[in-house]
Amino acid sequence: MNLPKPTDSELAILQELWKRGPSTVKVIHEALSATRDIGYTTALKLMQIMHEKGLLTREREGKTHIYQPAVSQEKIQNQLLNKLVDTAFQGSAMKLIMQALGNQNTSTDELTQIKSFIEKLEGGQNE
Amino acid sequence: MNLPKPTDSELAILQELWKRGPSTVKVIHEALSATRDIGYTTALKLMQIMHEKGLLTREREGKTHIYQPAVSQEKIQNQLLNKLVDTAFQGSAMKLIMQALGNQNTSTDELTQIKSFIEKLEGGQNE
DNA sequence: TTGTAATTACGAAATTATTCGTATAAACTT
DNA sequence: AAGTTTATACGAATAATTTCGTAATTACAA
Repeated sequence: MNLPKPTDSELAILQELWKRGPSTVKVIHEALSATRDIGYTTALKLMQIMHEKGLLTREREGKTHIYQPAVSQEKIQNQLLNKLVDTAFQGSAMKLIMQALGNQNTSTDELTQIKSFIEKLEGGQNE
Repeated sequence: MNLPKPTDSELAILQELWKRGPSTVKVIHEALSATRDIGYTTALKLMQIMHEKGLLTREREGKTHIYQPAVSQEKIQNQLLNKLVDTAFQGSAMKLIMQALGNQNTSTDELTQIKSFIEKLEGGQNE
């Protein structure tokens, strides 16, 4: 039972749900409308498909459905990261990290945070 | 004139070309066949489309074409990284990096390399 | 030059993703 | 209860991607 990979549109919906918590189609449709043109029934259909696929759970509340992600944000992020590492970075997470560090102009502050995170990781491995 | 985003199949072909240098359809088809079932004309068609899109250049050599990437691996990697940062990590490269560090079990050696890379970056910014 | 093998070009089928229109159902209002 | 509003369900159109079959072209060999 492996989690289905969300498409781009599906990921956008998951993002809204992770951010807002359990929501109706109406709310998600409004949120998506802020950034792109999308019909109500399109959003509805997408969410129905995601429910079928097991990406969302839902619960009836009167006449409407309340939807929720069935998978954690972290799991999906990892799934997408793994895929990118495999398909674009020859399976090397380090290459990806270096590239991200080099080109995403990370602030000095963030660099420091990352460094201390690495030190924590190193600590864990040495004991 | 922004570089077209390669599809998954197209990315697989670009990978082979980056790795092997200028190649014929025949060679790429054989390479792809190692990992998945794909017909010769499918590979050919994909490469023709990529040529139209401007992802590949080609040059006639007798009766065959020799194909080459028209874009650098780094540029495409960055394009894909940016997209992932935007769609899955709320635009935060740091989040992506932390997640990659945490879950891709990077070796102690690699962690050290990354740390010294960060120090180099910090050095550059402080002066 | 005729035949054969290798390659390309092209069109179209198959698949997957996205979109929306229309019909149906549920809840509320009068 | 009848009408109105809001939501869902469903089917089908459109678009994007992947696939491959067939025909045309090229080079080479007999």
